[in-house]
Amino acid sequence: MAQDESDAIDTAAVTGIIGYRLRRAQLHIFQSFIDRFADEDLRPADYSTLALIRDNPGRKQTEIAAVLGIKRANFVSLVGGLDARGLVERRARDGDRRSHALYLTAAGEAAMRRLDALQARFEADCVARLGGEAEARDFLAMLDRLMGVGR
Amino acid sequence: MAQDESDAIDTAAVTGIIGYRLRRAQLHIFQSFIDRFADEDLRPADYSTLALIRDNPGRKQTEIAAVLGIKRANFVSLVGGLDARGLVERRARDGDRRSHALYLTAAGEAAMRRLDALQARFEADCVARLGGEAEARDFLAMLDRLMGVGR
DNA sequence: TATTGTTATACTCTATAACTATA
DNA sequence: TATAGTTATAGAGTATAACAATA
Repeated sequence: MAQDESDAIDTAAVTGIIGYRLRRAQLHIFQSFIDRFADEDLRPADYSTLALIRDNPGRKQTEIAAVLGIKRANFVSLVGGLDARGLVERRARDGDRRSHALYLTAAGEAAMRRLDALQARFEADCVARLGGEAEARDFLAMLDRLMGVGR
Repeated sequence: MAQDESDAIDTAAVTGIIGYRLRRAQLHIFQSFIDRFADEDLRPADYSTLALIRDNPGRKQTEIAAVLGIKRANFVSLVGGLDARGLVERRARDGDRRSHALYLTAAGEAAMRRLDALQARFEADCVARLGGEAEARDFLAMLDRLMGVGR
């Protein structure tokens, strides 16, 4: 064992930093999400992509990628994975054969019913931890305000 | 130009998700930090490491790495970089020659005076965006509560 | 046997350039 | 010329296994 001569490390300098704490919290929440969705083998970016395609059927890859802040080159393999799993479909667009229109398949719609239920429970846990609906709204508003730093 | 037939994409499904907004905000804040520290060529992890070594001189690499949530194998090159830049020193420890004791060099101390000033200004911008000191405290408390999700 | 620092390695995520087919 | 999807590639960040020196 031997607890050494070491007492606890002084972390005040970093725990006082908003960016540091923001990152630690974000990593924790994403890991929790990944754990919760392990049976579905779904990452956060997969869920976001599926949700956006469901709510915006027929949109181009580039449009969905841009909204998510993902480079279109990197979005290819993400959509490719969902396509290979039969959750998403790339259809030809009449009028412009350069772009693919994205749609959920029937299996994708079915999967989303399960995934939305999982996500709703996960979100409820986050809201509860924050202290309730009102606090969660305040929290999201503060995250929005941080998006203005450095403009 | 041709604005297409496309109206705006419906992002409600993702913008309502705490984890999604948390990630977008974290990426934004880190990018802002990187921009602000561009002249110093310093990443967030570099600053955190320097601050922890300054406040905990003589600690082992493994101890500092653990506090930061960084695997000791990956911490080697991080400390190596700071060492190569002359900001950090690895000294032998009498009693146990397996471990290195970490210290800031004189140059490291001098650099930290500049970096702390930069960081204080950056932090002040974040606090101002959040609405003030009281709101910033509330925000950090909420981030802490999120660390309890999935336990 | 266990610990510390290290190396090697692989996997994910991200960023840029360039190709192709279309327009 | 410009755009959409794609490929290739390189760079971070992160994860595990294994080694040498030391305890």
